[in-house]
Amino acid sequence: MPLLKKNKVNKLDLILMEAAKLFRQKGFGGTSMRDLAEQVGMEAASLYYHIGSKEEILEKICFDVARTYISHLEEIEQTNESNLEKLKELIRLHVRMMITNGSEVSVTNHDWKYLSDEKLSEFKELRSFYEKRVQSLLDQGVNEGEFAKVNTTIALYTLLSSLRWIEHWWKPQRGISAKELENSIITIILNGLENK
Amino acid sequence: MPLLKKNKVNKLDLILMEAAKLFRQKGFGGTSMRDLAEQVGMEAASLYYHIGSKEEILEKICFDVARTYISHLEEIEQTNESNLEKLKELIRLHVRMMITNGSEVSVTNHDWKYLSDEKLSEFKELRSFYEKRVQSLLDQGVNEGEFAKVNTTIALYTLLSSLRWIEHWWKPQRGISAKELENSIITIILNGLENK
DNA sequence: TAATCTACCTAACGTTTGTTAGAAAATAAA
DNA sequence: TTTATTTTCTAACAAACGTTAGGTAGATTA
Repeated sequence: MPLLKKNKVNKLDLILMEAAKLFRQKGFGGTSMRDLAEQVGMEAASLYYHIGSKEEILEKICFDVARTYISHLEEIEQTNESNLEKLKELIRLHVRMMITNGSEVSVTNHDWKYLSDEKLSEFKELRSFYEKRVQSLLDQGVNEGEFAKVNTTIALYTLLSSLRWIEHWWKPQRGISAKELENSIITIILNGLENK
Repeated sequence: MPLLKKNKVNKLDLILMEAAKLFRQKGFGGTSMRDLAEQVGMEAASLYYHIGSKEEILEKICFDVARTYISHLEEIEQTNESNLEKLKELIRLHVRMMITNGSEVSVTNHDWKYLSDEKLSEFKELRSFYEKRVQSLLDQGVNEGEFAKVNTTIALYTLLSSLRWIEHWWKPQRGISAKELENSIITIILNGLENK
């Protein structure tokens, strides 16, 4: 019984994994169930033993990623570190998410607009929840003098956006470790590009 | 004759404009020719009097945007300003492009993967051409001591990526001018978030 | 006025799409 | 070995897709 369930879960996970890879490559709209079936090694109709619909796959991917980000953010919030240290940890979180779950993150960032109306608004809520908490981290940092006096809305989106290229760029072959990447990015974001 | 031609061009422009809006909203794969036709105010088949195919619309949008970025970059390169000033001007370029051509830029950034193989590689070449020139701007700035000693590949993508949220966020109603936005972003990118 | 051209229409085409029904094969339980 | 269960298959569906063919109304030109 436990083995059975595990087996079932594994096939589903495989489907979700291959779907994420394909969606990232060709987009949700550009990927057919037959494409996905071929990648997984079964017929298109057989996929429906494991999943309910194509959109359900997208939902699972998007909400999994969203929830993972949020739960890690909450961990960071609950530490006793300074706001500066929390921000660094947040940057590390984003870098690592993109390195270890690149396809899923990429799909979440780009194909969420294909969610159905209901799920779409649910997703947007999660995202705005996340953004609000990050912004309040920035607000606190500014108020306590750790961060420069900036417009925290603009800083929020500049920050989050600045981390999103990694999903397209990072490959193991480039020979740059997560640690190096994190540190370089942290330096750039905290110190800026100008030489002073 | 001139009026005629102008009239024709205008309808084509309208189609491209409405297509960009729809693609941005629902994605290239999520937008049908019938959707577009309705938005433009004609039947789907009638669109083909003005355009050759759905993909041709996407091509026109993507390559127009790409070429606009490149030609403006070349203008910036040819000035006699410092590298720092050139970088600022580049940031202003990106902000303004997203404010004045938000839909087109958004589509170019997200739906280029729906281009056909041939056009896809052509597009990637343009993009990498652009990135190389921006990186060499950063390289020069670092060498001449204007910019901090950073990994310019990482800086390049962090920079370009950090500007991309504007396409999703900026609306006239928010009551923030292009100028304000440019200045805030320039400050954040050049000085960093940390208070020193 | 007749002829031409522009810009749209209706109708339909062949494909591809996501998905369902039901049979068959593989695996596990008795 | 028989029975039950899980997993995949083949076949097919209706709907939606991008696109083509051919016709038509209105404007422009001769």
